Amino acid sequence: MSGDPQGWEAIRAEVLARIRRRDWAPGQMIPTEEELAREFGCARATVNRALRDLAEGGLLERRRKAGTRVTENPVRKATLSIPVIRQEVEATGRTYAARLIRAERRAPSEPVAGQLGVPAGAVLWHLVTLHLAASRPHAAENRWLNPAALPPRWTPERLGTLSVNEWLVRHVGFAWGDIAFSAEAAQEEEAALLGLDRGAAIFVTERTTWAEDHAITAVRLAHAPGYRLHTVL
Amino acid sequence: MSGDPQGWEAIRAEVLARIRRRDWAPGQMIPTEEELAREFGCARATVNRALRDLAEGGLLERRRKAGTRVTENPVRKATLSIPVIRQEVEATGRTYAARLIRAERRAPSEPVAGQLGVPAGAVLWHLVTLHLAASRPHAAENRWLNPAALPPRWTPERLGTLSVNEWLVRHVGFAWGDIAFSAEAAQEEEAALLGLDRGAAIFVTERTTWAEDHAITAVRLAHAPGYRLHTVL
DNA sequence: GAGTGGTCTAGACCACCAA
DNA sequence: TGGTGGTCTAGACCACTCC
Repeated sequence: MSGDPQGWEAIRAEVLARIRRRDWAPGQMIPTEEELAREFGCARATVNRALRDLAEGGLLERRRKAGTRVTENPVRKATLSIPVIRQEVEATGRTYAARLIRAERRAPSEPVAGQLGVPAGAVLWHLVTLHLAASRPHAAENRWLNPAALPPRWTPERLGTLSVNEWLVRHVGFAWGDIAFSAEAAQEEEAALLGLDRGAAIFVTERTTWAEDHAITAVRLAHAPGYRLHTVL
Repeated sequence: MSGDPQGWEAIRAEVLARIRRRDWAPGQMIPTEEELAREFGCARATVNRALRDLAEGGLLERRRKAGTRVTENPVRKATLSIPVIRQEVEATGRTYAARLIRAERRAPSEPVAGQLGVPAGAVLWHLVTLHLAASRPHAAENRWLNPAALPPRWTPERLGTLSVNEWLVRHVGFAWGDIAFSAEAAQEEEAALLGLDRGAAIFVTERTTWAEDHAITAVRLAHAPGYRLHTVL
């Protein structure tokens, strides 16, 4: 019967409705937590829970002393799930495999060195991997690995049957990173690995990950055509 | 000096450290809130705040009665900010303009009708808009609008100087939607509007938005080359 | 200085669900 | 059915920041 929420979710729903109805217009201040608590007949903490949730969603802006206002130009926030490729493939019922194409120690280009925050001329591991779904190319991976983040005398043999990413997740972990998505024309090696013509439109994911104070890895993933990143707002 | 967090953030940091150190391995149960509250010498609500935050980030899985466990294969969650195009452009110091290229009433293709959940043959508004940054093409927009979501006798003249999106945000609002990103070869009209060759790699954003029970709009945005979607993990 | 949100506490009850 | 997380309360103190 009643799909009506209770407790703090009910308060969130009511506040949201007032914003939508423009009872509280964009840019306008809304009552204080204490006033709302009196109005709704609940504790201030309950109002706080509701307003904090809306603020995390970007609909409200809150500042001590200043109070709470409706965001003028709400920037929509979407949460993306970025799965490990193995799971992404296996979730569609296909078998996953990773093939290590090349692995060598060499100095990265200037931009890559900067991206990883290592001195120009530092020698890193450079790995090229092809990810396969049901024996067909799924994504081409181009990765730089900072040896300083790895155990001493690490070599690619240590990976065993794991992909580089899986090995890192299991043995290194990481603290934070950044990620960017773009559309690009396929580069030569990527096109060959994915079985495409040069210049084909590919979806590219670029990630850099860091441990406490040093870069771990920078990776460029070129996805096969048809790849879509999807989420709910 | 001390950048050490206090309160619930300190607890979150400690729990995170234990997960990273594998004191608590993936898949393993961790102590109950009550036990942790005793260990940290704080109220259970404080532990709850910390664990809830980690669970929202996908690192913990919590179920009543079952308890809390470390996620086996953490799916990384990234929060994307999706700004209104005007802001996106103006944030880079360029002037923004939108040019309405075409506006007509017609029936959408089968897939679009399905996407919007309208009967096949329903007549919708179809608008093509070019977004400009400093007088140069920024993105080509292809949008279907459900008249049922608009005021009676609505016409594109009502937009005034606003882009369709801005008008909708101001006058209709919306409840939820979904969004998808992909890389595609530029279609004919898009290529012409953006000043590209056909087949050029473009970044495409596709959005569908809904009000309570009916679709409002479906939009396809083709971004000019160089467009990147960026976020921090 | 004072008003507002941010957080903590101690206790309570409830909802869910594995055993 | 009992254990666990989810939430609420009433009150308190603190941190921030506008005035």
